[in-house]
Amino acid sequence: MTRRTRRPQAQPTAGTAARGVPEATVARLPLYLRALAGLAERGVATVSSDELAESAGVNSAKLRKDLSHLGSYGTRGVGYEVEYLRYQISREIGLTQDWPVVIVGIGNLGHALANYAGFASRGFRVAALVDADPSRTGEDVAGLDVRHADDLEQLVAEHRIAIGVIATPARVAQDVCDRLVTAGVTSILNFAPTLLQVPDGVDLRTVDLSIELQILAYHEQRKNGAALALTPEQAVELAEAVRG
Amino acid sequence: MTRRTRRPQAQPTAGTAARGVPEATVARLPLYLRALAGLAERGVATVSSDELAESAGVNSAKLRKDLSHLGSYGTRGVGYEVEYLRYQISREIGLTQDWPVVIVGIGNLGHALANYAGFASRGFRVAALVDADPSRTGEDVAGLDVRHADDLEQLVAEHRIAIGVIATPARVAQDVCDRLVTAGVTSILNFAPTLLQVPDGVDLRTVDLSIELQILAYHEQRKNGAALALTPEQAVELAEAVRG
DNA sequence: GGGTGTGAAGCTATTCACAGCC
DNA sequence: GGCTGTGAATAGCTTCACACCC
Repeated sequence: MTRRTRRPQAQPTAGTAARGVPEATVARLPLYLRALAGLAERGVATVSSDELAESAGVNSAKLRKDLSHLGSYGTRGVGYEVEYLRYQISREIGLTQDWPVVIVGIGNLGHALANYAGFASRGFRVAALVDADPSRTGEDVAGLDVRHADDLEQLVAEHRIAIGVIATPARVAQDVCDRLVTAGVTSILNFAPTLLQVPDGVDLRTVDLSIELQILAYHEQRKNGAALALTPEQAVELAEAVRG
Repeated sequence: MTRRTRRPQAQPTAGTAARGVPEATVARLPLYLRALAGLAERGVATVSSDELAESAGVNSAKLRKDLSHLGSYGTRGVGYEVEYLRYQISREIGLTQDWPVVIVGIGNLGHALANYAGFASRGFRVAALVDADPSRTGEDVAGLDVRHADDLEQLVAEHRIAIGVIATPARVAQDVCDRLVTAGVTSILNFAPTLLQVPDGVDLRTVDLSIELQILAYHEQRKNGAALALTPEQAVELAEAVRG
């Protein structure tokens, strides 16, 4: 989904360990962070890879391999220090810095995103809200003035915004995307159910809510479909197996 | 993220071609469907794998391989008939049937989901809305009465709901999840940023909005970080490469 | 000629299993 | 003794390239 930024054969970046954390690992780091936050809250000071993996919902081999890409932050025979590992992962992801974000499109979803506590708690700061509907501008949402879409470029520059969130109808999403890119935004999270084109150097992730449901429906259908295609005896057997 | 349902060595399901479409393929079928819908709307009757792949944002080899898992729906030397392929994929995913859905938690996000047009247009019917806050029950959202959480089991049974959507705070998500499962729901789409436990036979997908942002932040940081670690000359070179 | 369907090759990710260190 | 970190083995996914059919 992410249009991978093409790069010249990456300068062997000096300094800390191997650059080049696998994409699959990057996608799981936030999971580990969430698990570590939970452990920290419960006052746990040290975890083994088994325990942490369980809290994160992955197996421990995968966890250890993932962490090994970041460096050697554990102690053999002991495990990982919760706060230390938490900091290291945060730093790796970049959450130790401030990320001002603009949300474009303040409909129901934009509202939800603007109020989403999970953003603020992870270094993401909703710095600006923008909507094309003049009747919406000036409205107070999550403690911010909704600004008119015309101000987009100015807001991006003013707040040094690098990340834009598109929560508009699909129809205008490409337009908004182009304007964000032109304004200097280099990472875009898109919730409009449409394919967006971005130039190299701009990262794009699209979350299509209906796609997630469709994937569930596929598996759901197979559960039922399988059952219907079976003899009653087989159906009972399957039901028992499924029930575990 | 999906807890894979463990099954007895799957009865070699009689009838149509090989069961067992790879998970990666399943996740892309909705993309093809979306692309085909766009083409159909523009009156296109036939597409080649090259054209369809472009509309869906994948390469054509992948598209052809994906489609080959469903059957042989194209014509050599010609391409695919848009409406026919669209129907076949819809059927494969299960969108030709009705999927009543319950949404639990009618905050900002629940509101957004209840009103999301992308659901209805794909066979998903929001059949019930549920919230634990008594002051919310009775409220009209998207043409439905919000019902109290106490009615959850009854609503699931009444509407034969197989898919539940959790849009509650993380704190209560496991509770809601357990109740959905007990009530008979076998597919769950979770928007609460927490790890949920479900028994075998229940499919779970979790969408964590902040995780998507974190992944973007990681890459964003590397763009800047790399630039900062370089000499000015290298930075210029990198900037040019990035710009393409 | 043109474009699908598909074996084979290549690549990425996951899992295994154990050496090495505490 | 216990648990991390990691090579080696395996599994899964993507891409190539072309036989085959329209």
